[in-house]
Amino acid sequence: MKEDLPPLPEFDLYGFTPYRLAVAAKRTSEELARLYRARFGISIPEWRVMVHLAHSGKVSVRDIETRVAMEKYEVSRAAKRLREAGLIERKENPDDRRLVILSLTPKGREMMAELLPLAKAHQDNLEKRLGAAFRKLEAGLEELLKDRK
Amino acid sequence: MKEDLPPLPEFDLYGFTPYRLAVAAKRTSEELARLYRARFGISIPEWRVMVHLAHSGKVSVRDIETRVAMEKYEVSRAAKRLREAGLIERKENPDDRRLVILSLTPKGREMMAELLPLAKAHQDNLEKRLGAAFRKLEAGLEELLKDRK
DNA sequence: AGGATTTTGTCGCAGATGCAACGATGGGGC
DNA sequence: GCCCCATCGTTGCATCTGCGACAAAATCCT
Repeated sequence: MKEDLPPLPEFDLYGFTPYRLAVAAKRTSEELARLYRARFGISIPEWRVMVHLAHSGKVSVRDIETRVAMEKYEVSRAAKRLREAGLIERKENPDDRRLVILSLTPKGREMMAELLPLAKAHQDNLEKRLGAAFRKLEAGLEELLKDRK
Repeated sequence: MKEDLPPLPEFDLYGFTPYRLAVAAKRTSEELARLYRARFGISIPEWRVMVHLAHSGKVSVRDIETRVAMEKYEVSRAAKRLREAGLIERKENPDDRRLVILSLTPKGREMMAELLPLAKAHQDNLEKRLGAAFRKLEAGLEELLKDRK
């Protein structure tokens, strides 16, 4: 004797694009992240900050926040940990004393000199593994990421 | 007087596929997640468990773990919160008393009856917005997600 | 049978995260 | 100049997360 319940709509998580993207993101990030966590003791937010600093020289928390898809408190805390690890340094901006100027230390540059080639290799590997599907994926991501803030 | 530092390899985070996937995943998940968090007070892990239960009826933590890309402790804790919210119930499996049997309560079914159409709408919206790029994205994700465990 | 091993689910702990509030500074309006 | 509001960065708090350890139950092995 079973209560007769109204049927739920069919819905398969496997076909749900946000879910697929989340799994794909986790899978592709994790291999490299495990590597640099073990090798250098940094996390993904810290990695992002380091990449941005390697690329852009001296910037403020605000600069990073807007360009690296992180909230400002994430950047702030990542920067704090990186400072404690001696990988970046922080100065005050004399033109606007609200702003900070973050930059890599020599130690941080050394680390990135070792890490960036590994990241490139990871990217190449991904492209090779996906073959023709890689271009399609990127075309889709391009469209998805283009507008919207 | 500046120290001459060896140049770092060029590396642009925007072109790094794991990063692009992470941003895309966050962006597409967030809109819906904000909605169901505000409306029903559940998080993304809880949402995943609920979807799986709506789809599969009565299952164990183990079943969910393997199919929903979550670690078992995530499932366990999500289930605990959902139980406390009265959305799912847990029974012991008499055939194997290590296993639990999770299933939706009537209240949980009601919630999903309301939530699943919203998720479908979100998916439709995404497909419409991406247009032709949607197929490409999915083709790429298909290749990326297919093997590898 | 019975001791070792595996499987299942939970939990303690340390650290990370999200949110909102805060202090400090700068800019704009008058 | 002075007051009000916006911006920048940090932090307190509650919660969430990841890892490893754990107890209970089942299975394996001899």
